[in-house]
Amino acid sequence: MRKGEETRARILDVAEAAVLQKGFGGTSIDELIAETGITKSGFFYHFRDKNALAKALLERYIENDERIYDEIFTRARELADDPLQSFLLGLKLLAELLSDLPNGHPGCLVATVCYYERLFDRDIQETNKQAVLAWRRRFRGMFEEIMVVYTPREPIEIDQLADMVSTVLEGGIVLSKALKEPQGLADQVLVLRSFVKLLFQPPIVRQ
Amino acid sequence: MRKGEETRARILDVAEAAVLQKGFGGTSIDELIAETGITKSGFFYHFRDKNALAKALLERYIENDERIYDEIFTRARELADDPLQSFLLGLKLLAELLSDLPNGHPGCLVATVCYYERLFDRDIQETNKQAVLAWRRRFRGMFEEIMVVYTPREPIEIDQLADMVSTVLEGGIVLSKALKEPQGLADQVLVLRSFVKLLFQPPIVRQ
DNA sequence: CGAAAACCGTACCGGCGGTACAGGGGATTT
DNA sequence: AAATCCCCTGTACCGCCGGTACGGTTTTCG
Repeated sequence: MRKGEETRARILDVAEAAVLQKGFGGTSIDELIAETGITKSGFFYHFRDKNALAKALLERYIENDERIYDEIFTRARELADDPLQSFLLGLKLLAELLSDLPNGHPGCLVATVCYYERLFDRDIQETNKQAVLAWRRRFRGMFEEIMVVYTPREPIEIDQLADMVSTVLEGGIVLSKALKEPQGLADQVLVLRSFVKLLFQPPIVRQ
Repeated sequence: MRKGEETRARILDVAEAAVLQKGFGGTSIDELIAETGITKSGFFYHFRDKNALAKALLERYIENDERIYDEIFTRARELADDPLQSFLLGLKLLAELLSDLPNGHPGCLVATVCYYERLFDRDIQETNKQAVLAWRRRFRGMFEEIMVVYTPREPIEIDQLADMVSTVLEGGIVLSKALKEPQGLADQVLVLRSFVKLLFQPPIVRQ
């Protein structure tokens, strides 16, 4: 029981790295079993087919992703009472975390999956959709708290504002990967931070 | 001579749609030749291998992409004299164009390529990088013009601000694809528009 | 008309996803 | 101590796919 879980986790580790660099189609099972030191039969003992691997991979990724966000924004909540300050601090903590990744962000599996729609069954696509909706709910909740205290200086749909956080993260990953500038992602998060700050903070009255 | 170009273009059309839905690894040559009504020999007459197809695909995509941006922002420049108003109008035109796509944005090949790095040679990756840098230069130029007239209300790096446009587009594509909400992309562009408006427009009349 | 361009047909190779099935070792239960 | 279950290994095989090789044929254009 314990041993099986461990092997399974090792396969997922190897697969995740490979998939994020070459896509699902570009990742061969032979390659995965070679790197994990397992046989083909062993692989198919853990995963019925490549689709099952993809699903397990995605679910594990999402779980881990949620855990990280929980940690960061819980910590930010502890450090600041005001919901806006807390959110802005959370973005700063997130930017720091992203900035500290040695080789830059490895890539987001949610993005990978959405660029492979025809290859996977509805189940996986639905899991992917739910992940994005979970992000929306998370950030929507934060913006709702902010809006109790602050009034946005531009009319804005709260769901669209919440999605903006995910958008910047996904887009930032693409840009920093394409440019091979690992720092780019953190920078974009900080630009978003400036925008949110501007949106809610009352302007300095000039005279 | 004329006929060859036409067939080549047809292959690229079919390949682009397939690649954006299934990735390069998930797109088979057999499938492409079946849909274009060509033979395998015919295919390899036009493209040495799959890598050559990828390169041609990417280059054509980038070219077309640039053309669209040229059109939109040239038109915006004609309709508004002020650089800020012109840029904001451009984003609105862009959002309208994205909104009018019947099945939503089909996906960005630049993003696809950057999620497949290990599968392609340096040549393609460099082409991809240059495309993103071209976007940066384009939008940087616009923000420079804006900054001649307006002062940003938050300290911000101009390159990072320029990249924000690409970030929102790439991220918006990912989100709208994952959620299967075609409208999402245009919405995100409009949120960005609000942010840029806030960043440059003085809230209080200067005296 | 002739030559080059634009294909077609066929045969073949190795790699990959996936299946089938038989068996084995080690830990746990009875 | 025996039985059982989990976690694999080994082998053989299938069909699809990317790619090569190469000879032949049609189409196009000067």
